[in-house]
Amino acid sequence: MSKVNIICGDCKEVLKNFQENSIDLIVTSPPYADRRIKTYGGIKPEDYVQWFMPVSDELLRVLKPTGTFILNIKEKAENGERHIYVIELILALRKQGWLWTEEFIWSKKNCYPGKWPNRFRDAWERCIQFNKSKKFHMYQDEVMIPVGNWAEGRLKNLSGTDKIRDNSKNGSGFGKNISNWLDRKWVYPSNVLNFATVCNNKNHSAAFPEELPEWFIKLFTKENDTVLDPFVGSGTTLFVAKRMKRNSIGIEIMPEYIELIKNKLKDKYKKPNLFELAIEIEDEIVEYK
Amino acid sequence: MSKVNIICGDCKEVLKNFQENSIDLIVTSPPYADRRIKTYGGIKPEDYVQWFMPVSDELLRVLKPTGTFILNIKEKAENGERHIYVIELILALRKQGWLWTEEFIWSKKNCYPGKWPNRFRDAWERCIQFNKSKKFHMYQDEVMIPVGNWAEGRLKNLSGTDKIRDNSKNGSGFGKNISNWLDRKWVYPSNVLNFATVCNNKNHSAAFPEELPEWFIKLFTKENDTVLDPFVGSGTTLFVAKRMKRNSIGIEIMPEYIELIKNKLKDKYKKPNLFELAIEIEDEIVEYK
DNA sequence: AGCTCTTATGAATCATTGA
DNA sequence: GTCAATGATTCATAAGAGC
Repeated sequence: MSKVNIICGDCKEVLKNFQENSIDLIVTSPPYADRRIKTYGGIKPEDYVQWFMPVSDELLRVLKPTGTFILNIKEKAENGERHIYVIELILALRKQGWLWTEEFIWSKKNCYPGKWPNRFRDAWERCIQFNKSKKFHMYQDEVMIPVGNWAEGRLKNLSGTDKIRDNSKNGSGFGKNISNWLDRKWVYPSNVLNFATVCNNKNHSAAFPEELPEWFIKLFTKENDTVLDPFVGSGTTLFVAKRMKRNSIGIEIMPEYIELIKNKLKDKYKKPNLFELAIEIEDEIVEYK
Repeated sequence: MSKVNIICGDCKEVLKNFQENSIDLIVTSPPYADRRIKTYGGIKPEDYVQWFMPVSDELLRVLKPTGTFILNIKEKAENGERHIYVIELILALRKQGWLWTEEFIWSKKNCYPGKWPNRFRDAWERCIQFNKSKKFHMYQDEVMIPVGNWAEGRLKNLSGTDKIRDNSKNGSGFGKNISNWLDRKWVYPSNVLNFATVCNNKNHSAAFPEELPEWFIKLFTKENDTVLDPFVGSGTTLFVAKRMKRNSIGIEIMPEYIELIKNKLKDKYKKPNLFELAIEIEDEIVEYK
């Protein structure tokens, strides 16, 4: 049975007690600069990289060499300009030893239109992929999508050039063999993710939709692997991981959030007519100075 | 009558002859690092920022204080990692005096195919907005979209397999608040642009589709304003600007492209039964050492 | 003309095989 | 050894062919 571990504390301290090379996937949405001021005291944009480095240093230590770190973040706009702390963070993480493998775009589909005098509604966030080594696990078949409608018409009749590898005439090096596509039902997705935003903010600040951690958990882990969210907030990553039979660890500095997560887990996994839980929840409070 | 000015030469030299504060919009897609090797010699990723700085220095000079600079670019992936020259370029441009106002995402419906052990297809490019001052012209009403398109744009094409392909909530999340928008005819777009790439089954492919410069020309200029593309390539920016009654200047180092553009313009604006053109084309070749 | 059907095309990246 | 060539993957769009 997969285990859920909830730890109350500051992740850069809590993580020091973790074993190195023990985590398969880190997926998190850290407090953005100047956001969630109440919960993290509001990190100033210019201090953001400095604030994050001790955390990512521990993350680098606890991640398995085959593991992946997904950072969901977006720079704010202030006084007419986009802040640069996110791109500075990418550079700093590389210097720290991380490989910058890819940047996925989370395109938010159902936000309401809106605008300011100098900009439109911000409808996308970065999901930046970092790795410890070039040989990381990626289970691409798990996130395949149905092939597009084009295949139906295109594959009805194959011409001569469709049956062999036909190289592009202009020397771009692009070639294809259309006959490879007969009976193909599933294709791989791209690096743009279309998920709706979660609109019902009840007791917690910014959260990502379940699809977001779900997609990355599918792609980068298998059952009984361990997923870590060092800024777990309202616990989305934990609920998704549990449903997908992955072990999970969530760290959160605010005790109220911890209580919220525990209550939600208990609600969800309570056995009927019993006081026991159909789930194993570890939880601890780590003291730190 | 709007004027089209085509100049053959290296833009960092050509631009020196331009008056300062004379351009309303710069929209361009410079050669990406290691791409277009045949035409531009392929700038090495590690030299890219250095190569670009003298150009952007001139661009900063010729742009009006109320003007905007849109840079369409995407970093390549190599040996498992994304290159950092684009984000280093953003930092360098800021140091040069540019304001980094916004980053639009061009999400490509029909991106280049590809799937590798460590990554999926790259389906997006950056359109980075820089300004000279915080008081730039932005005609937001010009790019409004019908509310139908907005609602349907996010919900249409989602029948059948597309529902799964999109992972869309498909209508949920539109709850009660959608009624606020129903009686409005037009709404503002977001900072995610969905355009298909251009492909001809002939030669001469354009770097970006017409929709891309069209959208930014609408948003940042009015009739008789002047649009500049310092890497004009096959001329897309010029044709769009002409159609939209904006003056335009295109600079291109390759004489073949210049000829191509001139021929296309002549074809398009030839008066029937006359040798005259219904268009004023200036063109010059700027010699430089 | 105008419609439908067919086919070529693309700012790509990585592993493998061959020279 | 290194360096070059090859194969795999995708789908919207436009040109061309056919009627």
